[in-house]
Amino acid sequence: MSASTKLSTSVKALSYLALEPETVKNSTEIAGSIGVNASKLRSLLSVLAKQGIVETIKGKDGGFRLSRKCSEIDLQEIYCGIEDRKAFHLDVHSADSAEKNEAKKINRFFNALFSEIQVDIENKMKQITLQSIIQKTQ
Amino acid sequence: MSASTKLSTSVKALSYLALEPETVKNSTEIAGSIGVNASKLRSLLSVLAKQGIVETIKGKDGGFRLSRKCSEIDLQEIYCGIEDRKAFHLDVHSADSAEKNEAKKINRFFNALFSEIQVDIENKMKQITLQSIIQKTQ
DNA sequence: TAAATTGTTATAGTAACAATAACAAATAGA
DNA sequence: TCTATTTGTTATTGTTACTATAACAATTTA
Repeated sequence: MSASTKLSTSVKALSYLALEPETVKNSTEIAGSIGVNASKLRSLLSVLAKQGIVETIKGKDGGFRLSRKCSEIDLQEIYCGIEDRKAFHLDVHSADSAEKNEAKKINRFFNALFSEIQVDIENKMKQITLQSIIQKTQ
Repeated sequence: MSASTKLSTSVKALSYLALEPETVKNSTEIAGSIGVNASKLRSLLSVLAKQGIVETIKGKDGGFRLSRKCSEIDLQEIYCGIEDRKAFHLDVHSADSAEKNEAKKINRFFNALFSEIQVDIENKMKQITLQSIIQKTQ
């Protein structure tokens, strides 16, 4: 699952939970409502649980629910939780010891540039709350 | 080869050509100097040739050379040439007709957001010339 | 104790990627 | 004209990554 698909799937799941914030929904129901595999969705939601975005209830009648108001959940923390790699993959040619010094400097240049882009993207995502997405898409 | 690796490899090759802008260098020499496969490099440079960034000379004593001054070559055109996909892959969950209307709206939201990010990235790259990279890394 | 649910691992099939080789087309120069 | 060389593109082969799902231990409620 690509970074962007994970992100949109997560937002769909969280939006579904936001419909009835008090009610616990299990992975089968949520997955059915957004058309993804329940097992895959559980692994996404388990990460969001560690981030403190959703609450997990195990066992009979268990499931998930939002642990915060949707105005207090932003895209950046969702994105950073579910995606270990960064948006703009920083895999410039690996620091091959045979590489010339100038090539290494170019690698460093791109690592710095990509980090800068990454920060820009995360700042942009930080401005976007789950609530604002729901308002725009309801 | 990932987008970012293609980009840094291209810049390394162009920087190498910029050392002696008048001299034609063949793919074996360029590839050797930056530690990549000559065949792979040729396919990168052939795209840059179509973009009008390098000039190609086929046959005996052929090779490549810059077709413009390095102050007139920017990262955005290199990036857009070599990479058909965009930096922030826009593969939100494919428009499954079974998807609920709300899910589709969320897909549209993310497509718009990712396009916006893409424009930001390209604007940033447009500011960066090959010359400025060479100055910083020499 | 039984039923249900998460969280994680395993599995198997498919697709993508990497690195290289191969070769037709083109060209320069003898 | 012939030969050597070089690009541009396709093919190949092995490997890695991904996808979608199943399975099941651990946990929890009643």
